Amino acid sequence: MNNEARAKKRVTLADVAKQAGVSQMTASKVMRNTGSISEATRDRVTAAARDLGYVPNRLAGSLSSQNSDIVAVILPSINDTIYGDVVRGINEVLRPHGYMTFIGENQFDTELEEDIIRSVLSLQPAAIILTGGINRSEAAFRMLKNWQCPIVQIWDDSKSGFDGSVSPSHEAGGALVAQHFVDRGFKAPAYIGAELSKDLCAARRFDSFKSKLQAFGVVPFEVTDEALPRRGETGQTLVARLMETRPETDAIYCLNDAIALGALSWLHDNGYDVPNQVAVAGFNGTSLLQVVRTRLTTVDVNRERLGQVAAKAVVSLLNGEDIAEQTVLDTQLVQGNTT
Amino acid sequence: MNNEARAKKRVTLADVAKQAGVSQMTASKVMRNTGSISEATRDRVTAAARDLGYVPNRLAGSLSSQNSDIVAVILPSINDTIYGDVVRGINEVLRPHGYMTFIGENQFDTELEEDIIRSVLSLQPAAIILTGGINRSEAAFRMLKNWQCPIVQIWDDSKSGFDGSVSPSHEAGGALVAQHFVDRGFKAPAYIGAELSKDLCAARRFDSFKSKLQAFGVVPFEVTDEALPRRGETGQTLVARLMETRPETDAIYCLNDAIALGALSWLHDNGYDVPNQVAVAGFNGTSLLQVVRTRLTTVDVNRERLGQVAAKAVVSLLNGEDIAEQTVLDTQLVQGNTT
DNA sequence: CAGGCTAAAGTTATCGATAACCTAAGTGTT
DNA sequence: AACACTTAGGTTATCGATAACTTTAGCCTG
Repeated sequence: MNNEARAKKRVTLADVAKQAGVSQMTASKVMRNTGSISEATRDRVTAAARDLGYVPNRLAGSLSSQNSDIVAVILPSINDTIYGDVVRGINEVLRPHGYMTFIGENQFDTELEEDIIRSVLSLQPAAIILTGGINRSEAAFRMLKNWQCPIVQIWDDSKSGFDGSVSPSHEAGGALVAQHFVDRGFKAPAYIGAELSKDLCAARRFDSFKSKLQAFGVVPFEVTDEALPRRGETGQTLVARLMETRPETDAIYCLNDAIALGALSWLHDNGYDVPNQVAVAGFNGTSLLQVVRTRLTTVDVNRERLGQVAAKAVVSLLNGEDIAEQTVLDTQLVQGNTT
Repeated sequence: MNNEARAKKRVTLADVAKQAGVSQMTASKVMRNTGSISEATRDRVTAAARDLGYVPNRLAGSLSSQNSDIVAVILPSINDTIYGDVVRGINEVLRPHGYMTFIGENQFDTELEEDIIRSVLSLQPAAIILTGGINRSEAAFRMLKNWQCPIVQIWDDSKSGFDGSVSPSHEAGGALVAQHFVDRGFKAPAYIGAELSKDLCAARRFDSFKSKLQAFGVVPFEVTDEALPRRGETGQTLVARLMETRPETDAIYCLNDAIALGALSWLHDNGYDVPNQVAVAGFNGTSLLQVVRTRLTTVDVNRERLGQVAAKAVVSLLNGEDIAEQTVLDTQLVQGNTT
């Protein structure tokens, strides 16, 4: 073997062992801090590992030991700020326990999710945290159910069928806004949303909003569009349609905060007085909203805590402890200056 | 082996092969679409795989074939909206090529980054995309340099020492704002920022801003704080300090858009007229800003494109093609209604 | 000082898949 | 009919680490 070939080869445990003058197994024990090893040997091995720049090959390690420290997290989109907070919460809890998080995005797409799940399972994760409220394929569900690892579903508060579930109550979310609209005496409320057939949790909030209003004898007007993305610009489009079709609208509940912001900007640009002429409410409590001078009325979900609770559930399950099958986190209406 | 034990065991390629009545190698070839396989055999194997719910074990596969389809992406924080866009861009390009992205967060922390890098390398990724502009430890740098896989650095436009680099020009970013301030005739410009010792790119923008102004004989006032986080709330705190210390300030350049938004909200709450009394500019072109009624003047970076370009570079490298050592993406000043 | 015990190491088989090579049967060519 | 070639499939060794077990030497105890 010439120098060039040797240079290309990665340093393995065998190299470390040879350099330290011990068996591979001893080196392995030193790296993992198990077994009984004399201090002198331990030092020789760690020194050798450092000298050679040894980085363990976890593929081999996990394959052999049949356990992994990867926790897979499957989200609709990392781009959505709400999940950023969730992931932060998850990491805060998981990292100190030595787990790494692997994130997959499903873009609310059924087929893509099945694909992602297959990819993620193929990495043999220790546990899985997955976002619900998506149309999951039967095949994907079965694959997960048959997989022998802890699975916790988040965000979705309907019964999950997995080991645990951590979420806000979407029903409460919708109802809170309905109640608020009634309390403030709005007569012609409306709802705007997009892709409701994909985002089942948003659909649940909407349903709850509707039925709560109906209990007060009010039927909200609705403008939804399955083809538009769940982004701020869509809020502008939808609210434009809404106000054109039904100018007397005096309160608008929006699918989420991003859409609410879009709606607000359109209303402002078109000379509407918010909240005196039209009120606006959203869902999520996105952090940016706390510093922008328009303080959107919204239903606040503590997303970081949601991540923490889910991660703690995972850790408990991995330690063989029992967990609550379902945890529903508090949600509360935060009144800003838009209603 | 009783039923219970069998139920716990995961389905392996050997099981699929047995069920299909072929050798393991043949089954493997079918799963990977290589080798020459008769249609009949192919069908039997795929049917068996489907029936048994076979999910390949990629740890074993990668270990054996010595290649992986994981591309590791190391970011300061997923929570920061700017990286969400970058990741989206990366995924858009990488997924069609069959690569999965693995995201690690370093929180701008030197030691944590070293840890994360070690963890990530231990998964034997096919390639690495890492964010620069952080104080990287010598050990981490060496580990990466010695690793035999394509590495592309993003966000940081200083020379990286890796295979490629894709970034905006931070120097241009700072200079653009300085020029803009001069053009608009501001006499008492200031800068606010936090954690500049950690975020080296922000520091570079600031330096460039300063020296460009100095070329016009203006010395900006500065309020920075190493202890505060790079968030919106910090913008409020810093601008409060700034206006108290130097009330005649007529233009403020902020470390990023989040801090700029915080500054804006404080200024508004405290009765300042933006932009007539004080102007505000940021850096990034965060998407939310496009729909909020305050349109922040900012330097726009196409983050999704940045991700795409970096991912394309990775794909090229993985295909053995050469790439440009450094790609500097266009940045431009987008004037909103705050300056 | 034999038997039992512990500490510190080493041996062997294995995880699940694949690279590299090999075999056997069928095809075509001259 | 003999040879080269292709097609479909199988055999064997290996990736890097670890579980489970074994060995060896030193030590204590009665």
